[in-house]
Amino acid sequence: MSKPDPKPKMSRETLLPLLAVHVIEHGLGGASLRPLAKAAGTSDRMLIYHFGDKETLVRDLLEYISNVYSAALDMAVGSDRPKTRQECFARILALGRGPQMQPFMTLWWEIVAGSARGLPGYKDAAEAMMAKQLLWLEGQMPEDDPDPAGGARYLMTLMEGTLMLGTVGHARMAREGLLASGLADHTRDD
Amino acid sequence: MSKPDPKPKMSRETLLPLLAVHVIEHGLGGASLRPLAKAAGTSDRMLIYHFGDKETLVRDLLEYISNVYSAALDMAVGSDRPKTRQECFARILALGRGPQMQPFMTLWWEIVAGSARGLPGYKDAAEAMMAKQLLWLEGQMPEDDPDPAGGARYLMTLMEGTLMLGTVGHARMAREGLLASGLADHTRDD
DNA sequence: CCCATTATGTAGCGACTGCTACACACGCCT
DNA sequence: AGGCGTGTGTAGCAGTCGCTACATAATGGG
Repeated sequence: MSKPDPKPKMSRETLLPLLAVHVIEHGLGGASLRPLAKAAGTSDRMLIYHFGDKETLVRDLLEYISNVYSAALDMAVGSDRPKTRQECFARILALGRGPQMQPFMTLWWEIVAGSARGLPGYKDAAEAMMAKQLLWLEGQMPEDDPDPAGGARYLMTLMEGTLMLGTVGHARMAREGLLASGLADHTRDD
Repeated sequence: MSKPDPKPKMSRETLLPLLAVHVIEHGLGGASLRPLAKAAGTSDRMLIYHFGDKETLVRDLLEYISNVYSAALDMAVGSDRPKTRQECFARILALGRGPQMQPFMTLWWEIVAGSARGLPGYKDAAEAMMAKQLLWLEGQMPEDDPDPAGGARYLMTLMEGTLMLGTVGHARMAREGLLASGLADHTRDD
């Protein structure tokens, strides 16, 4: 007989990744203790035991997810730098629209909404993720760009607007706006 | 003795505005029937009676709010057209950042999040509101603009990105990006 | 006037919420 | 060996969720 699970003694650290995959799939707002616990192979009882209460669980989870996001960005640095801002913009846009990124984007808008509502922990996570992404984008700007810092901020703003319009079903509108901006977007996905 | 409330016989139409103010204040995600009913001066029992179930209530409510938003935009058309894209952009940005607009923006991000999650009714409302706002912005573009349609889409994208960065605490980053874009933003509020 | 439709109040259902009380099994230190 | 802190399971609490059954008022048409 196989004995695959000899109770491997869980902790905050071993729990967080399991909780994160459930949250990325099913969202954060409607997440309640018992489904979360089942996804992590425990009970609601133990989640409260490890985290104290749900609020700190959510806070820790958001912080963890934010760190995972940072690590994922570090993985995604291309060895070659893009030649133009257009190319740079196309890359980050493709990154945010990749199919494997979709569940995370869904969670991202929930984080933005929670941040706007002032829910505890949300704004910190959102700030950290945006800061990290800005840093990453600065490193991805063309080498000969006259203003890499300002340019990165400009591209970030434009990208977030583009992604948002995409999620509410106005990808076409965003694409036509980018055409008018000079940062043409030669992809099509709406 | 005063008899202020002689039971004025409610209906979907009289209920919706009352529900809307509660939702704009307290959000849509955590809204449950009993608080909603109390805000509208009824009981959960009657909300179900009038709307059938909660899902259609939310759907109708979102549609109503979207219409209110359209009407508010119609009210906000200035008699004079801006001279430049910069001026135009500054106007719509000021509109979205006005203090009386804040509760609505908070709700807006919830709608975006629900739209991304595929919640019933959310995407329709978001699409309608964005379409309306685009139409409104097209009418506000400078008369001599070489490409009013494309320019409006571009400004929309940029504005939504700017507003989002603002709500997650990166208004400074958005402002510096706008400076680099040429569409300078001479306000300061972060 | 009577009756049928419409509108409303009361009470409650079963499911779920975050959280806790209690018991109990471990491994470690003296 | 004996205690003792750490981890875990079971059971349950009070509260909320969306929704419904049942009874009752109001109202208007024949």
